Parts: sequence; C-alpha cells; structure tokens
Amino acid sequence: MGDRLTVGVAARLSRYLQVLTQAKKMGKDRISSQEISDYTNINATQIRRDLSTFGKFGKRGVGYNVDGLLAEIRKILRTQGQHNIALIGAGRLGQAIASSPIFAEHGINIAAVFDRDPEVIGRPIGTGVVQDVSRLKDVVREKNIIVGVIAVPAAAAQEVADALVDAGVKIIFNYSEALLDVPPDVQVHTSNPAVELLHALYFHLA
Amino acid sequence: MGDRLTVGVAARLSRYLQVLTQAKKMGKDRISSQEISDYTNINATQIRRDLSTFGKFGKRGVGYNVDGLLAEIRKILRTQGQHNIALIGAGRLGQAIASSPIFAEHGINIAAVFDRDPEVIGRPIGTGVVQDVSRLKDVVREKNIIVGVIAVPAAAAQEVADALVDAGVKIIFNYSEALLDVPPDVQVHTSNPAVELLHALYFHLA
DNA sequence: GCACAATAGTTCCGCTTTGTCACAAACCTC
DNA sequence: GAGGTTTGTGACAAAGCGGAACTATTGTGC
Repeated sequence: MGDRLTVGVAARLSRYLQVLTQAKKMGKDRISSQEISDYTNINATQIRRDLSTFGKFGKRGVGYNVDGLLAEIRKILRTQGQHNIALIGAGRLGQAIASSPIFAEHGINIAAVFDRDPEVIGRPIGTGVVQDVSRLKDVVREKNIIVGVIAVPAAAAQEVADALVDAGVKIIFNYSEALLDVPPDVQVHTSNPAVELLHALYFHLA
Repeated sequence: MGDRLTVGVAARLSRYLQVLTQAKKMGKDRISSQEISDYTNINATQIRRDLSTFGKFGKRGVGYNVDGLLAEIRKILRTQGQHNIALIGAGRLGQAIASSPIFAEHGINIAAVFDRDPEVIGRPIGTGVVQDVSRLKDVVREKNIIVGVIAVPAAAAQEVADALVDAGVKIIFNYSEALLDVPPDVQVHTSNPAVELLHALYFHLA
C-alpha cells in the first residue's frame, strides 16, 4: 500500500475527482466510465482499469455511485482532510482567488492572505483580513502551511518565492509569468494560460 | 512538413517557449538544454532530441541562442501572428486577466471583453470598454475570433459556453469549475487549481 | 422467470513515447 | 593545439497507453 502512484495515474484520478465533484453538484448520483470519458477525453477502458486497480467501486450494468467514488478517490489520493494554504498578493487576481469557492470545495482552506502594500493590509478578504507579508513566516508555522500561492506581478514573484521558501513552504503555485529559482525540495507549478492557449491553437489549425 | 506534432511534443515545445520568453526578459541571450531542463524538469536529452527533429538550432559547446530558438519554436507551433480572443466576464477574475501582460507577450490580443451586468458595461477595461454580451456574435465574426475565455461564476458558465459556441468559437478556456457540454468540434480547457493542488500534495506526502 | 441490454472488471498484445547510455562532432577558451 | 563543454544522434530498454475481446454482474421489460 505504500506504493506511490505513477504521475499519470495520479493526474487521471485528479481529473476524475473534478468531474465527480461537478457531477455531484448537478445532482447526479450515478455515473458511467463512458460519461467520465466524455468529459475528460480519457479512454473509458483506461478509466475502469485505473479504478479497478484499487478496488471494485462500480456496479456492472449500472455504473459508479458518485458519492462513493468521490470518497474512494480522495482516499487513494490521501487528500481527505483540510489543508491550509497561504495566498500572497491581494490585488485583483488575489481577490479573485480568495473569493472563489473552488478551493473550499476540495477541502482546501485559504488560511491567510498577505500583501506588502500598507493600503490593502487590514482590508477584509475572504474570511479574514489581509496581513503584512512580514507575518508570513509566523503564520506558516502556526497553521502548518506547506502550500503557497503567488498572485503578485512578475517583478515581485521571485522575492515572494524566496520568502515562502524561507518560511518553510514546500509547494508553490505561481500565477505570475516569472520563472522561479527555488531549492530542489520545493515544487513549483507555474500556470501560463497564454502558453496553453498557443498549444491549443496549434491543434486547432488543420 | 504537414505532419502534425504529437500532443507530447507540442506540450513540451510550449514549455520551452515559456522558459525562453522569461530567459529573454532576464537578459540571457544563450541557454543550454540543461538549463531548460532545470526549469521544466524535462530530461535534457529529450529536449535536444525534440529540437533536433526540426533542425539544428544549437551550437555545440555553446548552447542555443534565445532569440533564434524562440523564433524557431514559434514557427514550428505556427503561432507567430497575432491572435484575437474574447473574454467573457468583467468581474475580479476578468479584470485580472484583462490587465495581465501575459497574453500580449505571446502575441495574443484580448480583442473584446463582455459582461451581462449593465453596471459594468461601458466601463474601461484593458484597452477597450466592457461590452454587452449580446454583441458577442457580431464581434466574434468581425474580428475572426476562435478562442473564448470564460471568467464568470460556475452557475453562468454553461450559458456563456452556449453563446460562444453559437458565435462560432472553437476553443474555450474555462476558468470556472463547471463542466461544460459543447459539440465535439469545440475544445474545452478547464483550469482547476484546486485539483492540481491535490495532485501536487499527493506527491509531496512521503 | 427469462431474454436482453448495459456496464464494470480483466487480460493480452502491440504501438508509441520516454528515459538512459554512449559517443562523435562542433565549438570556445586558454 | 589541448581540453572541456554542449549539441546531435543512435540504439536499446522501460513504461504507458489504447484497442479488442471476453466474462461477470446488474437492471429492465416481457
């Protein structure tokens, strides 16, 4: 059981999680591998194979129970509990992230929001107020935070990344276009919609 | 030359593009496959192999010229020109997207921003003003837009997707957590940071 | 109760992609 | 010219994935 999943399997399970979460919100209580396939463009046989590696979650002739499968996948990914994350940057993007229900839906709690601009420090955001970035290290320690989200302009991103690393954060989600230099034990996920878009465009053109 | 790249190769080329764009901004004019590897976690041999499929862009013992390689990859991905996209939703997320330099950097022009709230229609945003969503179809036709970005709450996302499809858009970037039903000839890219985060967390936990 | 349709679970095989090692060729510096 | 560096490239192993085929189970309609 201690075996780590391969990257591919874990990525696919995450996609299933996304689909199931939405399916549940739409009031579905059952779903077939074919339906998941339609939404994810992942082969239906592959989906059944993935799931059957961990147990027999479905009913033949019927499909999968949405709630049950959600619970099983969360168990496999070991992401059932609550996770605290820190958000740096309370500008438009930071506000958009803080006010989105998307994290809470998956048990992720934005435990604190930081900025360095005195103008915005103290303003209410999400369920708390914007804090001075100098408090980052203390808060990370207090709340056992291992994930930081960077929502600041590119020019300030490296500085924020350094502060996060210094505070002990191990996973960074970078919403600026900057490349970040971090120690090898820190994971960086950089989101770049423009590059994804170019990629999508390539496959659109005949 | 008419051969389509495989998904994997195109995805990797996009990553290289991202790294090169940033490397250029940082003032580098040369870069080695090993450096690209450090930033992308893609095997250096793989990178050289990917590039050498299309020509000999590097200099042995030296590395790649950043500007030259940028141009070559853009040529391969056929994304040299300007592309017009439509953004739907002028809330916080829409404003964040509209004010980000990230698209312009890659030749992508946010040609129009739409919303349905009369309160925000007419407000300046980016280089234009927010337009009524009823104008979507006309604008898509006028400006030859094939990409739409959805930045509205999940509850309204399907409605917006329908309008985009009706207007003739073929690629949709969905920043809501909703699953979208679209015809098979329309590509949907749904961004879900929370699910990505769970995925990252899985690999962080020993 | 029985036939039938739907769907999960499972196996096998082959293709494609990726990773690794190895090494020659070209280039820069001294 | 020597030596170190980096690309370009070949051969091969390993992994991942897709498809087809089949069985098993469940629900439905007669």
